[in-house]
Amino acid sequence: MNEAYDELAFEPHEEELLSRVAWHYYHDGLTQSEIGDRLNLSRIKVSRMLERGRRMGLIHVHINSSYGGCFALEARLQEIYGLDEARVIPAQETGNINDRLAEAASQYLMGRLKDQEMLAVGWGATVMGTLQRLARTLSYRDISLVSLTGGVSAYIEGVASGRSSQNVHLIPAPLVVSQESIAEAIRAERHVVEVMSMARTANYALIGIGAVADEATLIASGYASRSQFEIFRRQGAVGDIIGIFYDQNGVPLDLPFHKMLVGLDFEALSAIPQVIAAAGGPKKVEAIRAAARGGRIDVLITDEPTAEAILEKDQA
Amino acid sequence: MNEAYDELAFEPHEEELLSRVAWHYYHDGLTQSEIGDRLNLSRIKVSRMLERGRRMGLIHVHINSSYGGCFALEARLQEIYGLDEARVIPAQETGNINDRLAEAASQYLMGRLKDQEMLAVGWGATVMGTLQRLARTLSYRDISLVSLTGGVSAYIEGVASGRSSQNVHLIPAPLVVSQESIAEAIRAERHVVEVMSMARTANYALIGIGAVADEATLIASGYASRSQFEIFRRQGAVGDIIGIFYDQNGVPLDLPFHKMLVGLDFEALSAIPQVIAAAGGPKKVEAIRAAARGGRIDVLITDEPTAEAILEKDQA
DNA sequence: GCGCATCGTGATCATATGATCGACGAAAAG
DNA sequence: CTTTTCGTCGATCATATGATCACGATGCGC
Repeated sequence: MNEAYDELAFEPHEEELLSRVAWHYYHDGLTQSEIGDRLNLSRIKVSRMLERGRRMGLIHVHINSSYGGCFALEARLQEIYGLDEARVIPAQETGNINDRLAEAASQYLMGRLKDQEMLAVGWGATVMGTLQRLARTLSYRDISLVSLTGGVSAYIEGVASGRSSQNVHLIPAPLVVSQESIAEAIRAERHVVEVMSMARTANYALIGIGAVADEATLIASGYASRSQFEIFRRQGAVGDIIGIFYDQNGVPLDLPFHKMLVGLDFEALSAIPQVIAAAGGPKKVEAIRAAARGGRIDVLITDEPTAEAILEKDQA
Repeated sequence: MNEAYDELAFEPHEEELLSRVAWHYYHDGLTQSEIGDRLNLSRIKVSRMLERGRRMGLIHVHINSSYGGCFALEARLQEIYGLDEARVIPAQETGNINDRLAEAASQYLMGRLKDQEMLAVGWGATVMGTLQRLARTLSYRDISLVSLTGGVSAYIEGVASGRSSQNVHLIPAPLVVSQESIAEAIRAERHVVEVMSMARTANYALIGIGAVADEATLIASGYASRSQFEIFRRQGAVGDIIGIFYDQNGVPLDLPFHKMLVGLDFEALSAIPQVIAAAGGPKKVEAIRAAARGGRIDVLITDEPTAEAILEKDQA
């Protein structure tokens, strides 16, 4: 009982003294020695009072920024899913969420990428936005780009424009073809084999996460149909990464669709040291959560409401 | 313009970084070096970011206590009125305000009084309460008590009971007598002269502040009448200290009543190194403010609403 | 009453922090 | 294009802080 009391409350006079010490320290900016002199306490006692005040919540530090609430979410995401790193950007009404995720992802990568490293990239709107923002940094730091799948030519070309394209390596094929046999043939092409084996040596992979929803970029760009998506969903698909659909535990499904893809598989992706996913939005909550649970990604960049929704599901 | 910008806002990315640094520092308890390692910043830069965040209000420290708001009032009281010290106790519905002031005053004095010093005491309910609480400390530390006026016997006796009374020196007379000639005669008494000159040597004086209101203790104890108070008020009196009434600037009035007092005058009171006043309540706002403005007191102990009211009047 | 455990205290020392300085680089002025 | 000025950066050093230790007081059980 005595311990509990000590942990939860102060004697009334002690609270006054503690508050006064904290006020001088944090508000007036006095040193602990100065406070001690003024209040007739030893410096060490002032130090201990401050520590006690902090531990007991009497002293509360508020970070007056929209980012404030995000860092707690990041810490929980990292802990629960064993991520190397999580980045959560604050909720905000204005502005396209993909743009803001792309901004965050590019800033993360700018801080990570060292000269002459290699970045493998997946597929999706957020990935494209990120690369656009990174363009200058990439050329300046002599970073190589390599694609993880087919179908990325269109936007990577734009990014690579204006600099020597010698260190941009694309899989010269669509993301999906119409028959398994064609996919096999393409994957056997010497140039394709070369790019894919180069992708396996990348230091980082930047990927998007797709939801199994009608708004998916895969459908919008004609690589898949709504009816296919409906079938995937019935088979337990909750999301896709580089065209590979997985269930709620992040385990890839056995779908005919996968056989028609031109790109790396999950095993090869996991072999890349750091897989960075940038994705957010209400439709993608389950897809992101499953990818994280399955250990498909090492770094997650998402937004605050999405992070909250993801964690809420794992509370129970 | 550039300066103004720097002072008021961050670049968006800088705010994120700054928030992150602050979060690690204050929330996670990491050292500046650890944060620097983690975010690829030099330690010194982390230090500067934190300082910047503090200066710009991004980092806000809240003291989660009812005392929180009081210290700002104390600082302003000290500054505006040139007090050595101000103590403001938090607003609270429960409990008698005089008791709480007496508690605060006794704690203040316990911290100040050194062994074998001498405390001169004035007149009033708060002073009495303070002395009761101090009784044990006084005898333990061999503190001498001396009265500033007559009329204190009743309650000082109680305080002094149980210990040798040799270092309690009272003016053996009422506070007020009925005629000027009698007052003069008493003041000329050898014993009275001795006690009064001893009072002048005290290290501290503890006094109350009276309002010019019908509830005043002076009226309740029969030393003055309501009609007298009405006259004092018409002459500009806003309060009294040890029976001496003063105007809104703290300047003593020239009243016949003062000639019938047995006790020290303002000049003698001011000569005491530290005059400590404990007083509070809505009726006393003007009395306290005038005393402070006139430099009648060195230390003020009051309550939060009273302090706010006093300062509000001096805002304009 | 006498150890024994526990807590609070201050002394001492290692570490964390922030002040100062000179150097560098970018932007503005010539 | 050169020069100047300003601001930023990190190195160095003085100071502030907190970890550890040993002591003395207090309370508890034997």
